[in-house]
Amino acid sequence: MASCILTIALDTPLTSCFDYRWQHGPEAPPRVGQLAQVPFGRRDVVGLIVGVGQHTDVPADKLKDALAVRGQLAPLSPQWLALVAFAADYYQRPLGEVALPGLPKNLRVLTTVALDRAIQKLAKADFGHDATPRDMPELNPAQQEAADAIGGALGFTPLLLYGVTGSGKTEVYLQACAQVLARDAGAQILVLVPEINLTPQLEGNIRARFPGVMLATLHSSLSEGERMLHWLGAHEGRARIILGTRLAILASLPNLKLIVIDEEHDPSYKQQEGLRYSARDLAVWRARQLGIPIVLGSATPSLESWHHAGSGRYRKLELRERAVRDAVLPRVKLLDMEKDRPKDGLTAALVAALRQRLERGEQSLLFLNRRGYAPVICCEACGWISNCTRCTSFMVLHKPEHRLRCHHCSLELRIPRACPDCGNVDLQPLGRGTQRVEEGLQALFPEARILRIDADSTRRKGSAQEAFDSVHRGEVDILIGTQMVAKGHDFKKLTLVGILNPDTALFSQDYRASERLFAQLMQVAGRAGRAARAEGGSVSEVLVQSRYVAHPLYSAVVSHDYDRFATSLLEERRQAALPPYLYQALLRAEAPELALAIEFLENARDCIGHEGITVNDPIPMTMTRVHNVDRAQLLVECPSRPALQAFLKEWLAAIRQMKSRVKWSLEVDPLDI
DNA sequence: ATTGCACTTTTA
DNA sequence: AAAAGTGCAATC
Repeated sequence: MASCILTIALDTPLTSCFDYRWQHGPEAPPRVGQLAQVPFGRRDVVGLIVGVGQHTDVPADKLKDALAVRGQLAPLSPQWLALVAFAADYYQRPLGEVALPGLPKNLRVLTTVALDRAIQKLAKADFGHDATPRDMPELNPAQQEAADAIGGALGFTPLLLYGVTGSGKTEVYLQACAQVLARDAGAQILVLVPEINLTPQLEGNIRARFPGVMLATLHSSLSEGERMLHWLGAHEGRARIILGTRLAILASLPNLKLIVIDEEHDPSYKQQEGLRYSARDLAVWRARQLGIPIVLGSATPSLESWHHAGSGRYRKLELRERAVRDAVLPRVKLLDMEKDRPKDGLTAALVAALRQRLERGEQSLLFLNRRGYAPVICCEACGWISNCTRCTSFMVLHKPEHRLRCHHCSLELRIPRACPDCGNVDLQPLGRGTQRVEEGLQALFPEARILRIDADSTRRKGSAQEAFDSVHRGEVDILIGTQMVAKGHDFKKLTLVGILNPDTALFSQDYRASERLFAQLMQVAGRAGRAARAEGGSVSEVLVQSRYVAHPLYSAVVSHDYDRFATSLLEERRQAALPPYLYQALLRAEAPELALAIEFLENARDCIGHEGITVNDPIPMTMTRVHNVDRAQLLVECPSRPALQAFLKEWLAAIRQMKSRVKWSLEVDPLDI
């Protein structure tokens, strides 16, 4: 009997790994990267073997035997282990807390039936061997140049594919994929999209183009069985194209040769809870580690990527024209709400444009990023307003449901008949959400077929798809929606986009708000005029209602000039010493009382010295209270990423030493401050 | 995180 | 006096 010591990473908040003894016969000892079942405390758990050796500092009376090794599964590669080790280190989390949640749940349970079943199923699956791609459309010269640049790139090559919506970025990805797959019989390609449900066409496109190739999807709405199967397909190298959301960046991809990130600026690449990683940043790291090309595609690149393209770190590929022949960029016009006072939220000019589309039998889309009927109701007699009792926010009026609803803690109340403070029965809705606009439109155009799409109208599973389908079938004249309608869908008969109330983002405290607003406006505007202009049909129009028509952001939107806008934003960021010229981390604390959270952050601030690092004062979060918990945060800044990293490591060790009972978390590279 | 253990406070 | 709540230490 031989024995060895296994060092195992477990999914716990503890920073260290744990050693176990493994007794074995003549067969080889387990290998790093395999999964092992071990006793931990009074339960059994599955962990990741990160070391195999002969020695341990753990006293013999504490050392336990590992129970089993998952021998059916090929070990995770050193490259994958390096990826999770990097992510754990960079985001200041224990290795096990990064590595294990990155694996399918069925690999982390004590039974192996699901794993064995998936292995069998995959062995039987046949994807054919006809890897000849089908129906590759002719590319325009700019597309061809981009596809060749990606397909022909050698070594680590980050490429920023900058092209307006409708310029045919997807076709460039597909043909670059075809080149890579043709060159390397075993190559794997990872394609990341912001939300898989918004791009159902992409999956279909890929399947149709590459009929002999196994495509695996990885996203949060897969069942555990599917997730296991698809993950395993990727891990065994059989899946050649892996299409997924941010969580797919942690997939095991032993033969990865190309990464594509579509809509790279999209905030959903940032995980907003647990391990708050940026899938885009990890993807770039992964590409560098493997020495492969990575494509970041967007019509409105993030300023981080724009900055890198400007400095030459990323190569910029530009698509200037819409790919569909005769499709032209929509004409963007500003409607001055100071001059043309809106009635029911709609200016006379917008109403006229809607009427014109109705007469021509064309579709219109109204975009308002605020669901519900009215964001707040108030009593005109005493000034009472519908505050949430658990949050620093308003209860939103939802008229069809006859409810007041808090969008932050989901508290629901019946609409009060009278003011709870003074008894006045005249409670007024203030402001306007999608429901109220829908109501106003119905009154204005009683004959029109109007459809509202927002989180409330699509609560049933599948109902969003149904709604979009009916728009595609031409059963809707006017579509009103929140950001749900902004992404992904090509509406072929749509010739008018109205944007109702974008101004709030202009003067936001959050310096990223304008960057996001621009991206969002371009994205919604891109819904119009995606098909070729019909004979005699109208040029698509985008009408933006604003009270600040002179704002430079809007001039840039009108001239479709992201170049100049992004470059000037970047210059502002440089002068104000903001990201990407500065690196940030955010320490958050939550407690039943604000003072406790602040006190914790003050102690944290003072618990070690911080030369060369800006450690700001703790401040309550903008939305201080959510679900009866008060939240505060402390911003740490440094122009040097390594210096910030080194500081954070020491700092977190000191904070853990404080043993405070306050709940806290650290976010590296926060998006929302 | 999760669990056990010692110790306090609540409660029937 | 059992049950429920609280603080603290340990997990190979």
